[in-house]
Amino acid sequence: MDVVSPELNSLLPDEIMDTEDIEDVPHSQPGTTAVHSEPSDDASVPMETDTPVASENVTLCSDAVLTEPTKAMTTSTATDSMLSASPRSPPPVSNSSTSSPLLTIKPALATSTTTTKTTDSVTGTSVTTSGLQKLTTPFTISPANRQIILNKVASQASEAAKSAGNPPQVIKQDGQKLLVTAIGKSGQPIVLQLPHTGSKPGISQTAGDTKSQAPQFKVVTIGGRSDLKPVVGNQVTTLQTQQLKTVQIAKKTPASSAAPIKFIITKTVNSKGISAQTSMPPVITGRVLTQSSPVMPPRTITLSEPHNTNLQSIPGKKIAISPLKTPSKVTVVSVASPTSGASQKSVALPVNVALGQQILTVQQSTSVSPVKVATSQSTTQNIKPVAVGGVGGSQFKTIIPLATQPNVQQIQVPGSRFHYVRLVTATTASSTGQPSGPSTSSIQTAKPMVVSTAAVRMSVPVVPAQTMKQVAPKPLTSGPQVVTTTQTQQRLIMPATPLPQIQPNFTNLPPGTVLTPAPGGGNVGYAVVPAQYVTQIQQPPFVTLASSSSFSASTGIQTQARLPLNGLSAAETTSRPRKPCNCTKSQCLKLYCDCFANGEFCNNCNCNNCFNNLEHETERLKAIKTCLDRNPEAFKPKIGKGKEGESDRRHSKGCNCKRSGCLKNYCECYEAKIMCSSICKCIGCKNFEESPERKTLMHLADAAEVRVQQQTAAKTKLSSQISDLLMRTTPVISSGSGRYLKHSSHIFQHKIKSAKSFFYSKHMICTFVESLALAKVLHK
DNA sequence: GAGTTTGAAACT
DNA sequence: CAGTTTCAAACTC
Repeated sequence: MDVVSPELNSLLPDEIMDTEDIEDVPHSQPGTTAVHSEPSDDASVPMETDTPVASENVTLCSDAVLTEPTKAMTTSTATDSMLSASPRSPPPVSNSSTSSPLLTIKPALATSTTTTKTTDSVTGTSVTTSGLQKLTTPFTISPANRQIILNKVASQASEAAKSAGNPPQVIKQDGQKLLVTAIGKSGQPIVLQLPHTGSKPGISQTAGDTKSQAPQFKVVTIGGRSDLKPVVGNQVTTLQTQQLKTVQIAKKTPASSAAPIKFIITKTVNSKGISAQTSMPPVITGRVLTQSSPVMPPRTITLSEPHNTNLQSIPGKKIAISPLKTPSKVTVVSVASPTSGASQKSVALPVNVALGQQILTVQQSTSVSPVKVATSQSTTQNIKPVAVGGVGGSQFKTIIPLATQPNVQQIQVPGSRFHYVRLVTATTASSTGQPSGPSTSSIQTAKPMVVSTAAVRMSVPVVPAQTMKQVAPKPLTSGPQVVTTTQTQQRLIMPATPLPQIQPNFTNLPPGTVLTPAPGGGNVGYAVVPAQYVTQIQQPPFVTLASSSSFSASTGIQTQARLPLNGLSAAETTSRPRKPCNCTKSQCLKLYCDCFANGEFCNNCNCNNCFNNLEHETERLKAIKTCLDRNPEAFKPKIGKGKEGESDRRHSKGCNCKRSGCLKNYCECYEAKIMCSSICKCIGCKNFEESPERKTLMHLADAAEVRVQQQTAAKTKLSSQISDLLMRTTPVISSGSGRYLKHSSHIFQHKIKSAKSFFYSKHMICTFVESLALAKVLHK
């Protein structure tokens, strides 16, 4: 049984919630995310664009459907008509709502036939639930904090909230958080704390809706929890159970135009309490982007949670957290590990999560049903939750796969200003996922979770391609979206109880920290892996991270991290692979080791007694913790990124050089090609803008670089020309019978040889042409 | 490639 | 926090 430690779970909200850093994300490193690399120049790209968001629509395809139309929306009480809604049928859509957030949870459970829609007459909040549990008391709307509690025993949550002085029964007009607590077991409440769109319908999310009204989706917890903690202010307490699924979606809008929105979904599943096994393919993607547009279109977040009774439980789950350039927060996604025996229900819950600066992408494959996850952002007025698997699929146009990952695709909806990302989890060979277009079969087999965030500057699948690869299930067929597997490659990221002594402080984990199961540990051990590690792991396509303990460094999965380090862009780091370390005594578990310090596994290094690999996960985990204890910023880039560009890059701590004059690579500032700043404690620093020494050095360096480039180009040209010349002359020489020809060929070859050596003398490049001419003459 | 220099990291 | 030691990279020969 995989149990998420309470401590960890409790830590999540705080870490995830921080939206302070989100605004800077778009500026920090656009290239790091797949979103940025979108081929289209369409300015309508949701994540990065200024698409105005007037309202937000959140659709969760799960056991329940929650719809919170704007206040302007037509309010209606629970209707029976909704009860018959098919799980695959489009969730209640409120197109009229343009200014208020709409939260829709679409029932994804095939077996679920009960749908209940409830509308808050006061706030216009409509909640429709359709769940396998057939919620007789689908939910409770708490006006006080805008919580929608979906549960038979919603009162529990209410009481819990009340106990904390935050009565859930009252919808708080100012509520900015969304707390969804899924039913992990009977008695477990689902609480949705809906973001408040403002007292005035139609103007929410507009420019006028600024910080004060910024709705923030904090936590959505689905799963068993008896001790639901109330949501206080922006703080949402994550629930903990024996199995936890946590999906966090952070959305933040610029203060100028829209209130920051954070959306965090935490799903806790108690395998014991519920008969159906729930496996979650956590897909964490996206980074919160700042929205500059004054007008905000409706934000739609659709979370589809596939349920299939026929599905087999997936033993392994792996969650990869994709770090962003300057990720400062660590998001932990916990995935319940279904027991191998019971597999009544497999829940594929790919969720795109935008966390402050980190993106978690987890995708889980099911053995039987393909899971399509599309992250889309609806356009504006039409809050059509993009149904996965063809509900809205007909509109989808596959633009480009997020990466080489065949299971991840970017989807562009014609006319839509948003980009969609579809994540398809593994399916059996018989199941063929349709990349686009309405596919009823896909819906039947898989219940997609779609997270649509229009106007919410949420960079959707920000997960790097490598990440996606790793997370993606291993495709067994050539079909891009056809994946055959009986196991999920995703592993539990959070150790239940093991390694409590080294339970890391998740607030200080390295950027993009990922918890991965320790090799050989099965479900017992989990490793805290910095994002870079994850990236490395994810490098090889189709790496199987099944529940088996085969996940080891020996698989050759370690590759050079492509994450931005020390202020360098991903492209820079990619183009310039990290140098192999030569550690001998540190075991590569101290910051002496650049690999370790950069959050990378040692790969192709010259180190001795290296522990910086998955085979020594425990030691490495301890080392990470030690480093973090010593310096919480240990794994953060030392070179902060300037707001205006590289010119503002500077060392976070400053150097302490004494002898190098800060003009040698001993100096970290100089090495990073930045000037020393006031925070440096260097002595005799010459690494400042006006320094003549520095300028001279730079000029020399530039000149040397130019020379090297020229020589390289010349060598290349020479080689090709020589080869070409030999190709042309050899037949003649070989065929020649006269002494003169033979002699000439000998001379010729000698001349060629001389020419080559002559050329390689660095100052005689131009003479090569002469040599060639001479060679031709000799040949004649 | 061996030895030296250097400064960050680690330690006290 | 300061001083010292350790360490590995940078540098020199």
